[in-house]
Amino acid sequence: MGAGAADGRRRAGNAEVVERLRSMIMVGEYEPWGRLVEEQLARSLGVSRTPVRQALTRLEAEGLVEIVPNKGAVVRGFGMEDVWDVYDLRALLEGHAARRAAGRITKKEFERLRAVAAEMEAVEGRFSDRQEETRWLVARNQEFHGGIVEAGRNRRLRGLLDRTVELPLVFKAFYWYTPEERQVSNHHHRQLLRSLEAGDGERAEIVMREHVYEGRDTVIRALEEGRE
Amino acid sequence: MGAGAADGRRRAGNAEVVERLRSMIMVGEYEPWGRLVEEQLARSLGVSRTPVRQALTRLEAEGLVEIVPNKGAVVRGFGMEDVWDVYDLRALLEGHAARRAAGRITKKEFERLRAVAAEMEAVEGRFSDRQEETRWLVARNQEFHGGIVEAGRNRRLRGLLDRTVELPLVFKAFYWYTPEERQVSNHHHRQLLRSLEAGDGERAEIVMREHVYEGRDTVIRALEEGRE
DNA sequence: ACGACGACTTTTGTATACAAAAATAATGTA
DNA sequence: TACATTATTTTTGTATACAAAAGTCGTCGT
Repeated sequence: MGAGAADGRRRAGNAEVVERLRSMIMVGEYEPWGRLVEEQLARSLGVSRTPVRQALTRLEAEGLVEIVPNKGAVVRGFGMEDVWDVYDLRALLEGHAARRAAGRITKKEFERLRAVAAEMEAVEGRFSDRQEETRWLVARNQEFHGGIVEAGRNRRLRGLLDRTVELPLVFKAFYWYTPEERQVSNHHHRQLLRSLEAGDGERAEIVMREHVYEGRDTVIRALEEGRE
Repeated sequence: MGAGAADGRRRAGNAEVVERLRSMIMVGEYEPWGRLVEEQLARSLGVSRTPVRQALTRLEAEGLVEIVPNKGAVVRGFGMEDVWDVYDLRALLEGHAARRAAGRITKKEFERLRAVAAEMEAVEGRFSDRQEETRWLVARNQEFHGGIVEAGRNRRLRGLLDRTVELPLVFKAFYWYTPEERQVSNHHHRQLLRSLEAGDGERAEIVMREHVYEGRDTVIRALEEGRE
């Protein structure tokens, strides 16, 4: 099932409205700080304003949009400051998760992580469309990192990270990764797997923090160079 | 101002609906896992279902309620597992904030923290109503901890913590604090102030983590002993 | 030309109406 | 009586209607 354009026939349920809006914002379909007019969104999604408003409040809580009372919702943009803040927290939270995961991950979970990491390494020449490839990579990456968080056995941590990982940023990062930067990222994934397999929580945390900081630096380079 | 019955006259704005619902849930006015029927809430708040639904989505994002599609919202309850998870994260996040704050806090911010801590120590015999006193203490405590987070200069951290600090838990903790437990808490606050004043981030983090863990243990004791 | 004021348009916020789903009560059957 | 099945009621989800606020544009006066 394609997540493409609105087919006009189907009535989207509330959960789907949230999903579609999130995806559109994530891939940059709406400009940062651009206004999100409720009726426009409603029409383009084939629903009334009611579920749209709900979705917007939801997305505000997730940090993807900003709502000013009596003025409306805008796509949340970000500057350098935000990049530093977000990655500071990701390093903290994901590092913590990795440390906890080391002693708790099951064989099955570990094998899944290894498989995902392997798939990511074998992405070369799998897609023709760059944007599609990026979306796939981001999804896999989320599965990898989410799997580690899951293995960390703190049920609250997952939700917290979902609200911290700035999807547009991550998308941008993956979109602009150079082959070298990808290699570094994959290398970190392998290191992470080794640490987890050895049950070395301390090292897992260190590697994870390094991994996150690498991602941050990629984003910063991309922003500074103005890559497109 | 009492948060008692609806006065029937005033029309509450959306922000106020969220506020009032949050407060009611925080002080345990609604049973954990108890259903929150939209029309009931709407009537008791003197508004229609529309703003109530919005408020519920908001509170779900904050983690205070849980919404199951087509079934409705319930007050999110918590068990022992949740207590461990939540305080694990609070220790991590607030410890991090404290470390960062040490090198960044301004004189003015610091003095405010000191004043708040002093007020908390002088609470004895200030209130006649226990619940009111608790509410006041929780508010002060939030100001103290929030101030440290603020001084940590990571704009995302505040929002994250708001979603991590389980208000009903904190309320319970303060409600059941014994005089000894209060003393310990105040002592930690003083230690924290000293560390911040000295610019010793490492020690601030250690003290903060200890402080959070003390709070956790209080809650656990309260739950196990079934204090009321 | 520039800025203040006011009519008009757009957009948000809330209430209400109705459809769909779930929960509950009632009925029939073994 | 116990259980399955079917009405009935309750509750949620969505659409629409209207009121309030914000934004826009044109006019007028200096």
